[in-house]
Amino acid sequence: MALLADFGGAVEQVSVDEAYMDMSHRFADAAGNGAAMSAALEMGREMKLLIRRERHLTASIGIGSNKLLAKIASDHGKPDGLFAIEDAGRAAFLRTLPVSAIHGVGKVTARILGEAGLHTIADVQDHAGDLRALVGSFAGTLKRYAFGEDERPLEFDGEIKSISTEETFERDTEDRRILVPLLRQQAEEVAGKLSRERLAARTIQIKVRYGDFTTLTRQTSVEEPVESAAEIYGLACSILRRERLVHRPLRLLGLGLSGLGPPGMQLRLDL
DNA sequence: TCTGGGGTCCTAGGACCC
DNA sequence: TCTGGGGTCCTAGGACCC
Repeated sequence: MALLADFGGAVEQVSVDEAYMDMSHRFADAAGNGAAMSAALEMGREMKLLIRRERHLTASIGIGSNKLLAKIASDHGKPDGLFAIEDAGRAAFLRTLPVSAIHGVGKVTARILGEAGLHTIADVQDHAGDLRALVGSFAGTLKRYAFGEDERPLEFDGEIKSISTEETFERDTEDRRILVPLLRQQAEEVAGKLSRERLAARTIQIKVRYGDFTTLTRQTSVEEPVESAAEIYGLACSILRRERLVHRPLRLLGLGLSGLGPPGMQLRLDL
């Protein structure tokens, strides 16, 4: 990320090792789409060289006129790739790809589309029927994505919506001498992140998974946002007791916080 | 692949209010 | 009251992403 910053574009960091960069200002004066593309490819080569020289790592770079196309281009070149999708030919280029190449189409959606006879992006482009019956509110977006249209802006340091931690045991256990210390530790962990982010939480969630992979979540919301590990631990314990979740050995125990907001907003009535 | 961990977003039902 | 309609909040589960 530090190396990318030197290229002078806006950077949206997606994960530890992935980012979108808006470099459109760099190529605004390039005459025509073809010139802009070759300039962008040249910059991509520079980025890869720099990353290899400074970090001894390969990287895949995808170039396109929006996030969807850049991502597909990047996937297309993996590993160690550099690939650009020309804007003029985007809809035609996408036709050959499977529906699963589209961001947001995972295993389940791909299966649903496949059962309706839609296997490639071309199938989605050409489909005359209503996609809402298949994919609900994703229909409009899916149709636009299939033609390479994507208006999503880059997003920068968005606010945190939830904080959680979980742990899978090597052996399923209902031993309180294992579960209690772990839950305390997890409460410390999420409380630590909460305080580093200067937040408090109104909702505490417990997650358990049993040996048969059955996974349950139970949450509780409180009026006064909590901040401390002790408060979080106490609420987590009351959920576990209330719901009798530890009636058989656990494969996993997790603790999460949501309903995040500014801390220390308790009304002081002790005038 | 007998299945890790940290997130976001969506859906659906129910409680509750006006 | 054998009940309309719209809205908000809470809860649980699941799809998806990296």
